[in-house]
Amino acid sequence: MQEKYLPSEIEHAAQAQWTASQTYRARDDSDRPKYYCLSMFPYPSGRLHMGHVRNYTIGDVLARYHAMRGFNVMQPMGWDAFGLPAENAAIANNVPPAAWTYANIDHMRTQLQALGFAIDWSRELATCKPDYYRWEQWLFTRLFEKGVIYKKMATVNWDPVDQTVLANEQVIEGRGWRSGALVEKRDIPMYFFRITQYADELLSGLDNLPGWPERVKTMQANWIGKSVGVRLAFPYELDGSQDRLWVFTTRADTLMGVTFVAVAAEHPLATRAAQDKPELAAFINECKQGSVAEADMATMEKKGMDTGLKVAHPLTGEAIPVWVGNYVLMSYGEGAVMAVPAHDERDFGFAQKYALPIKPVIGVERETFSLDGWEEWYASKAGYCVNSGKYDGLGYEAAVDAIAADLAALKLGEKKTQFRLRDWGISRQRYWGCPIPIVHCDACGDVPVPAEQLPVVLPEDVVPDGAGNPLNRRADFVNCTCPTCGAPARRETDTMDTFVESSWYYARYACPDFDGGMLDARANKWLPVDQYIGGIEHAILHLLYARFFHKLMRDEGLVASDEPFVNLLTQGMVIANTYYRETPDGKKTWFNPADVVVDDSGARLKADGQPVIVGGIEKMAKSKNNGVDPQALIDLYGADTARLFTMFAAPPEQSLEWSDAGVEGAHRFLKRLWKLAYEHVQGGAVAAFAGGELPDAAKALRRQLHQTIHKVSDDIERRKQFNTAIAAVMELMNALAKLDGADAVTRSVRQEALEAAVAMLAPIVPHISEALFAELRPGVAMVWPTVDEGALVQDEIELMLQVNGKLRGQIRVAVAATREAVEAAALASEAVQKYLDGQAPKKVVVVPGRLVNIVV
RNA sequence: GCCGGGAUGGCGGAAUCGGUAGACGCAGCGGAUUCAAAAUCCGCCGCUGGUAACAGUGUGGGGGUUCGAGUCCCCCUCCCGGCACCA
Repeated sequence: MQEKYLPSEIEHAAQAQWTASQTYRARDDSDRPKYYCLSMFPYPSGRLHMGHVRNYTIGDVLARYHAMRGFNVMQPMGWDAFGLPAENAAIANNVPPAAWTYANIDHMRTQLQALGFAIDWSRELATCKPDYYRWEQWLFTRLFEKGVIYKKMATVNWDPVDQTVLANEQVIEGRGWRSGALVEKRDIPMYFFRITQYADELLSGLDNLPGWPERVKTMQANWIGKSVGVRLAFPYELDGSQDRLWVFTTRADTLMGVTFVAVAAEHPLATRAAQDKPELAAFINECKQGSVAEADMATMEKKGMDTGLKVAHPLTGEAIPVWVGNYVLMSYGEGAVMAVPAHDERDFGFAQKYALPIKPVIGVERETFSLDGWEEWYASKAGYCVNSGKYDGLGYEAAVDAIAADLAALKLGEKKTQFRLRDWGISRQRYWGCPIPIVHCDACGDVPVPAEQLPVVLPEDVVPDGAGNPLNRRADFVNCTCPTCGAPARRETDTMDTFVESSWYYARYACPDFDGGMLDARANKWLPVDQYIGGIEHAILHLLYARFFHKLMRDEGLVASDEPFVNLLTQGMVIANTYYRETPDGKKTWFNPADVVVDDSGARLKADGQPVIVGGIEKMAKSKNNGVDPQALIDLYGADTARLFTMFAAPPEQSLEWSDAGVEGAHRFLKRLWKLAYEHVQGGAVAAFAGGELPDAAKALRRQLHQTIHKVSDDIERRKQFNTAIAAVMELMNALAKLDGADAVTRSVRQEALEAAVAMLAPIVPHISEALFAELRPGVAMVWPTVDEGALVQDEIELMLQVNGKLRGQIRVAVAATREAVEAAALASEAVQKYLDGQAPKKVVVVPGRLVNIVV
């Protein structure tokens, strides 16, 4: 055995051996129980960052633990390879996104392999390869024919200078990231998945996911946002014809308090009114500036303008003015809202600003309405109707029922369940994505590409320039014939949202080589995924889309289960400071934390010593260049230290501000472990302790050993809290280092403890563990250690003594002592007597096995 | 703005079901070893007062429930994530 711990040597040897013997190949035909352990696949941005290391180490610990427990484990890996950063890199470096992406994949695969993850690389896939996306196109055509996918207009960010659609990320303070031009909203046709058809099932299905974190289920439920309300109409007459303005409200009980209605700038009524009113046309134009992001819409100043039009109140017939509001979203609900300033905060602010009437119609006992105190009760459903004619005195539910019934009788409304969730628009005016398999024919319309003509292959030699979708300029791609009539036709050049690819990759891993269809029978052998691991930032969008897609595939007969992921672990983000400099035209250049020094005088760039601006702590991301590269860590200390430190730094669900202070300690621990094993092995072979009498010190160590096995198993399997598992093994090793004695029986306990400790660390630090176990037990396979209940038995325990809840001492009592005996021993103790001062205690609380609290 | 989460020593964190606050590790300090340094080993280490024993105090801030609160309830501050075209 080597005296020194040489990580690079043992890690290379172990990895070479794993590759040679295909150790981590998942068997499709095994009769052992399956464990499908999946980590969210990475976007191939160039290099791994610490967030990846954290994610994939968590997955690897769980995969390796279950393998040691006898499961047939599948842990695959692939690449979420389409996306915007490749186009940005193309623009910056004049390389095709395909070449850039493939080079990144090669580099990152090497990095992942150097970390020693137990991945079945034979199942590797990349979403940008035609043999993957052809099946996505195939499903698209099926769903299009079924009507689950349809086409409608939708609003996007438009850069009028670059003549291109911008992602929300590319809109910075209302301006295009490259041109600096004011961004406008523009309506274009897009394809949509009818996810709202599945809203109820996506919501109720959350109840069948006990293995998901509550916070994720709450976020998804709120996102879907089921609300029961009333859809109702305000009749009006315009240009000689009768029409109705529809709105949706969850507060129909306040209908009598409506003092105006507000419509979106894009609403037909607004467009019509603007024809006669130039200042309104100008205002509508102003509303079209800015991004479509909801956060921007919600934080901007609320503005409006009177259209001059009036609609009739559906119950009273009173004339109600119609306003255009920049905060009303055309894409949500009816594109119009009724406004009740007395009982809605936003309406109240709007009414105050434009001096619109405020009419309170909800009363609360012992409260009279005043503008000062309105916040306390404006939204309360606990009040009753006032100033509401025949509805006076009714509570929330009774009022809604009565008003809905009256509206229904007038055919001006009905109760309706509405979802906040909107249909999923998937058209992207981008090159580097999966082509939408549609052909536009003048005679036949939008024709889905027949299965035998799939895939529609994306040309890989294109270099985008930031001005529109370059596919539009590729005649060889665009020009085609109509599959139905054979006439010359145009191919759709929009590509799909990359969330589509990431919504079904987990299923394709079961059968990545199948070329006869999207999935084969192996999918149902492996699905659902037993453990899914990924960042909390995916709590809503990705995880909701994947759940939706699973149901789509189920309804196509491709999978048998209802939900894709049984257990979900949402890893906290690895966050780091961001640093930037601003050019005179307001553009930001971001600097990596590794290139910046921070001291009392502020932050400066290492390269030129000049100051940089501190941009705040954010998740590691390519766009802000704050990802910390783990390679230096691996080069310096080895993969095991990087893995150990990442798992030791914080529990997995907690966000972690990156700092490598402390990594030395993780490395020191591995060196100490190696030294302990080395010194023991030098003493000659000895069998692990198998029974018999032990000296007290060895007995105490064995007790600690088996307590540790119990704790570590629980920490990994149930709690998924690896930092405390590692701490427990560290404590055990500290105790083992202090255990003296070279006699056979003590050495046998030491053998037992070392074997178990090395096995318990194996999921976390697999290379050193395999090397050490091979020295401790040559030729024997490492298995997870089992708890010897007999070793845990104790005769006496220590109880804490409290007086009035304050700690005042301890007593030792027999484990079997009765409550009365414990109470008597506590009262008799010196520590308690001192505080009792001769008086009788008011109360004595005994918590068995823990403490005695005496109240005086 | 809305939804979800978080805040504990100089630092990362522990305390699993309301019961010893600070496990484990980092940094720091003292010592051993060494010609010296690195490495290693031993010890100390929340704050205040005290030579000490010990006492008081302490889990972002304010209030409450309880024999007992880091943990439960109410209010507030700040930080992180998401907000539908970053992935």
